[in-house]
Amino acid sequence: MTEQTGARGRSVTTRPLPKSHRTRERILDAAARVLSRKGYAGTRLQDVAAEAGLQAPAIYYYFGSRDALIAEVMYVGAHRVRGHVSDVLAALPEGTGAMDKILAAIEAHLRYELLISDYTTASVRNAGQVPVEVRERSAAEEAAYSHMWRDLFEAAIAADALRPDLDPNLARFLILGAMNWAAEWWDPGHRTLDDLVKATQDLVLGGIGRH
Amino acid sequence: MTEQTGARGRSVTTRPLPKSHRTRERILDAAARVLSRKGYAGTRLQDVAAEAGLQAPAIYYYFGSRDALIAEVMYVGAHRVRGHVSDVLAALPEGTGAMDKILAAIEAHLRYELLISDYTTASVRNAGQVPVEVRERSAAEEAAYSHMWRDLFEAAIAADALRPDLDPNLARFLILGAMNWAAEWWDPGHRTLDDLVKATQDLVLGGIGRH
DNA sequence: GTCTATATGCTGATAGAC
DNA sequence: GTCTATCAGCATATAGAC
Repeated sequence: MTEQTGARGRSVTTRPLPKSHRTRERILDAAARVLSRKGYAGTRLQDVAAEAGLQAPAIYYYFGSRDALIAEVMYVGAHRVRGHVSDVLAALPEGTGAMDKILAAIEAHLRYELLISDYTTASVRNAGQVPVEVRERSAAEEAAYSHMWRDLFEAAIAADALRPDLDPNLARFLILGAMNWAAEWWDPGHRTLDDLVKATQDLVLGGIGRH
Repeated sequence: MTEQTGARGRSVTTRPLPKSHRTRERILDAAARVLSRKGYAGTRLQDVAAEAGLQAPAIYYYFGSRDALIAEVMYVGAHRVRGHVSDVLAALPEGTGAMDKILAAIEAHLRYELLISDYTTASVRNAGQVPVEVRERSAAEEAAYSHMWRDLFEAAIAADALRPDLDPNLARFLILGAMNWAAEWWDPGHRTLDDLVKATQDLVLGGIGRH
C-alpha cells in the first residue's frame, strides 16, 4: 500500500528508474494480467511471481500482502485512465463545445483502456467480487472518474447540446458500460481501434445529440 | 452435467415438481448467487450449501463436481435469456418492422437479464475467468444467442432501416455490452426498469436509426 | 533483494451412518 | 437424500540463508 521503496537516489546514477522501482512495476503488471484472467480468489502469488520472473516470497519485499498487491492493481488502473482522460480534456482548445468534449473523452477512454487492457479487465471483472476493504481506494478513484463524466454531461445540458427528454445519468452509465465492455471483446487483429472509436462516437452522437 | 434426477413421477402425486427437482433448483440459484459475488475460484461449496440450506456433501447428490455445478449455472443463465428473447420475438405480430424487432429484443433482454440477475452477473463476470472445459456448453449457448442478434441486424440492413455507414457488428457488441453491464449498476430502488428500457431504446434508436 | 524451507489453515471430494 | 468424519492437496505468509 505505502511505497516501501522508491526513487531514493542511493548514489549518482544515469538510470532514471531504480531497479527496485522497475521490479515493482513488473510485479504490478503481472498481477494485473493474472487478476484479469483468474479473478480475485484465483490470483495466486505463485502465478504472479512466475509472470514477473521471480519467486513468490519476493513479492513481499514490495507489497505487504496479497490483498495490498491486488488493491494496488485495482487502484492504479482506475487512476491512470482518469489521469489520461483528464489530461486530454485539459489539452483541448479553449472554445471546444460540450459535445465535442464528450466525444474526445470517449476516444481518450477507449484508447487508454485498451492500451492497459489487463488493468481494465481486471478492474471490470473483479469490481463486484473483491472484498470491500481491498476495493476502497479504487472505488474512490472510480467515483472521482464518474464525477468527471457527470460534469461533462451537465455542461452539455447547460449548453443545450443534449436531447431534452434524455436521462443523462442512465445514458452515461449505458455508454460507459459499452466502452468498458469493449476490453472484453475487441480484437485488434479484426477491427482497428480507429473503427471502434468511430463506431462508439457515432452511436453516442446519434443517440444523445439533438437532431 | 447430465440430469441425475428429474420428474420421474415415482408415484401418483399432485405436486408438479418432485422434491429432488426443487432442491436441485435451489442449489443452482444459490450457486449463481455465490458465483456472481465471489467469482469462479472463490465459489466454495460450503457457501453454496449454506445459501441453499444444506450441507456441502449433499450437493454431490445432484452434481458430479464443483465444476459441473458451475458449468450448469453458466449454461442455464445464457439458455434462459436466449429462450425468453426468442419467445418474445416469435410472439410479435406478423408485419413487425426490423427495427421494432430490435427494440423488442432489447426490452426482452433487459427485463429477463435483470430478473435473473444473479445468473447474468455470474456469467458476465466469470466468462473470461472460468476454465475452457467448464465454459464449453455456455459458450455454445452464447454463440447461438449472438447469432440471433446478428440476424436481427442483418434483417434491419436488408430492410434499409439502419444507417448505411454503420458497422453493424461493432454496434451490436457495443449495445449488448451496455445492456449486460446494466446488471452491475442498475438499482431498482433508484430507477424503474421501464426508464432503463426506454433509455436504452432511445440511445439505440437515435444512434443507429436513419434520420 | 531474492532465494529455500516450512508452518498453518482451508477446500474439494469420498466413505459410510442414518 | 442428507448427514458427520476424514483425507489429501494447495496457498499465504514467515524465517532465515545468501
